Amino acid sequence: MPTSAALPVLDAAAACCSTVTGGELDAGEASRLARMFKALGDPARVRLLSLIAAQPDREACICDLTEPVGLSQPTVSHHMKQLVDAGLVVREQRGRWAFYRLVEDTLTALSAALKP
Amino acid sequence: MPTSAALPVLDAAAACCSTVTGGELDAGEASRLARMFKALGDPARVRLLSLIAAQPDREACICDLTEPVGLSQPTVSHHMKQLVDAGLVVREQRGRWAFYRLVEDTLTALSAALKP
DNA sequence: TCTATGTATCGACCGTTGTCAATACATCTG
DNA sequence: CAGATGTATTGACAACGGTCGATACATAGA
Repeated sequence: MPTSAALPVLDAAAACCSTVTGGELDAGEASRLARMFKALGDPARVRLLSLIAAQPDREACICDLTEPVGLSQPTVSHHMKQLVDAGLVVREQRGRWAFYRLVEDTLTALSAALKP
Repeated sequence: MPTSAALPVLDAAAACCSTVTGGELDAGEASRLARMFKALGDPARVRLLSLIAAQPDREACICDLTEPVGLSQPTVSHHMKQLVDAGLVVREQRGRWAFYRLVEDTLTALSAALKP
């Protein structure tokens, strides 16, 4: 039973229509976008996302990620939490393992927000 | 005489082909992408970009931006420097004014990097 | 129930970052 | 040249963020 995140602070729908280049954004829209971009603003997190995407079934547990990214387990866990909170990734507990998958809708929304 | 930036740390070409979801990124590619996303990771900077895009001729000077964004002139200048260094914006000195324009290639590259 | 294992949280350290006031720099105009 | 004006830099401060070791929590298995 996927518990998922306690509070998925952001969801894709919330930012589905805002674009950076489409005209003046109000403070709220700007904050929502910035919050997601901030989650992408760390090399370790970008790598983590790419590692998940590179897995055969496009999901990974912490144990798959710690070694390739070269960081301690607590640090990886911390980064994954950031990504979950930003809505870029979902967490699913399966047995002892926590599996993470990309949220394609969020990626699509962010991609669209940057289209000139 | 457009002096442009002293050192445009990043250019669009450098990140033109990396995608977050296309497979494992090495440390260098991840860092380049993260550096640009980090520049987008602040609400003030997202708003600044949208304000520039909203101007009639898609360019703005600091004086156009300070009031709508509600920050001091030095702070706005600081944020614009970040955006220039990230390659998201170019600076052109015209008389006493510094005009900023979006770099569409960088936006396009970032947008493409997020496409699922 | 006890143990092993995978993950999350805590506490601490320290470099980074956003912000402003003050000031320096650059450029136009008398 | 002198003053005005737009922008950048400096210095300071508080808040934030990435990192790790130690430890707590959760789940599976014996």
